[in-house]
Amino acid sequence: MSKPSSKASAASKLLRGGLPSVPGAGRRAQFSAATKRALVDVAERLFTEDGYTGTSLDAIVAGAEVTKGALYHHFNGKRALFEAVFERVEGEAVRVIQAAMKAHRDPWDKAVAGLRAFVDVVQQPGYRRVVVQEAPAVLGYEGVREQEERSSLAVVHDLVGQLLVDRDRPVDAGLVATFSRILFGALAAAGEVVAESDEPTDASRRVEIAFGYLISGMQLLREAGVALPTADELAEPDAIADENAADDESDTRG
Amino acid sequence: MSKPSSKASAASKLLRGGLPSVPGAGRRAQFSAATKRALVDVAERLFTEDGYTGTSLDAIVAGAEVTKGALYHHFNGKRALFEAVFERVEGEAVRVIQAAMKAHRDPWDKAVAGLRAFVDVVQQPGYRRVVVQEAPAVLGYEGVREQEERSSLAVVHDLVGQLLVDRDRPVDAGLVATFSRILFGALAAAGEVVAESDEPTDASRRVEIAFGYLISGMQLLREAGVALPTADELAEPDAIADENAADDESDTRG
DNA sequence: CTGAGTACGTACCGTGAGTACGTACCGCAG
DNA sequence: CTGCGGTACGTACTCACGGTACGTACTCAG
Repeated sequence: MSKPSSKASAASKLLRGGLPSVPGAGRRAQFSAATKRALVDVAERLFTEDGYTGTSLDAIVAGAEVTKGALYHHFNGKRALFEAVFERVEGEAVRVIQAAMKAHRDPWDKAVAGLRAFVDVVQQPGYRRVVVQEAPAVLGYEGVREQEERSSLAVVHDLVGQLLVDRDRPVDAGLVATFSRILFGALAAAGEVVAESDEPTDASRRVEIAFGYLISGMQLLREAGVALPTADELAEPDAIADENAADDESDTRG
Repeated sequence: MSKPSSKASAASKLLRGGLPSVPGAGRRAQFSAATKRALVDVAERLFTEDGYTGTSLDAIVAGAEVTKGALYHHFNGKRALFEAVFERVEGEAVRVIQAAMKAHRDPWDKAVAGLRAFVDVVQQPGYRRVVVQEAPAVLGYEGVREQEERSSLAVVHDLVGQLLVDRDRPVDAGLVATFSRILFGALAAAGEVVAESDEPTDASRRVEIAFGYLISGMQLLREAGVALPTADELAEPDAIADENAADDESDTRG
């Protein structure tokens, strides 16, 4: 605790931080990072192929050509290794999606581009297996949410905020968050549909049409002057009755 | 295979089936069913509390006051036991939801009632943990889908079919299926939002408003004459361009 | 009453996650 | 260059847990 070891580690950090222009600085650290990367690489492959419980640490360390000693030196255990894989896969997915959205400036165009990119991403076996299928059971729903909240869900949240926000109408923030999560779930399901389909092209078109239908409806509502309630309106029950009026109209129709 | 044992089991089945008015018939079989139920009961509790890998078979058999011999007599293994728990939880959920929808006849009212019931169901820890969180990793995404396809997803599918179908307009069946899956994913996410929230009442209202917004948009589209493409229209690219026209309008707006 | 079959109980094995400890190597003070 | 502290591993072991093989008591038809 009170040992000067902390001083030494701080010195090494300063060294690496202070000499970024010398790539040869810290050969030791570079080798270390290489084995760590190798472990994550192999783990990502095996977790994707055989799932979490389906892959043994022995298989991972064998693939990375190291031993369990190395693994437990870099990670606290199997969960931690999986988490590292998860973060990598998730991060890469967000990068791809954001890149696809960057090409557009109109929020609705961004939405469509993001939708397509997301559907593509979910088709990748790594994302499907690690993030969608295994992560909830391994890291728990809470842990997955925390990660997604500052990555893929954040992207959706920003987008939904841009879509729903009205100039002089501060839509309830909680409602925007709820909408984002719902849309996120819808997106994940859409991706699953495409990923499972034996004809991804047709499936993608169906997905885009379905989302286009939903989005068109939202646009129509907006043009018709039907807006989501603000935080103030949410507090008073009148706002909800007002909102439900749209539903009740259909009763007279059928 | 060719042994007369099959004859005996058939006889016992005939016995139980032919004498339903005598509850004492087959005391042996009744005890057997009781222990099986006890195993599923305890397993459901422990799986819900500690997850799949978090609960050992020893804990389950201890809770049911039997031994592993009994467990492996009734189930092929841990997975099979989990599957039995899964089917029970899922079946119960469907029962509740269908009961809630039965009270209404208008499809839109049914939708709202089903939505509320589903949101309630997903709040239950058993459904959350077993069906939503653990099942994909344990049974695989395929297995879960097969189960849901003939239970909760089927309910949504029927409902969506009623909502989207036009009198003389046979909307593409694949599109209805896609829509159902997307909505199902949205519902699951909505349930999660409510389940995680520390103020479920407010969260439920937000969820209902969000879905109400989406549904209202769909109703408006329908009233405006915008319909989903039929199977024929889906085949020719013109139909898609026609459908996307609704999106492109917004480009001129912003 | 008796043999066959069921419904368990008991004892054991293999696998795999995690741990304790040894060690070789690097980088630095002297 | 030379000990020396610390890092980056390797090795050997433990223990929990899923699964299996086999023994046994009880039941029930004939």
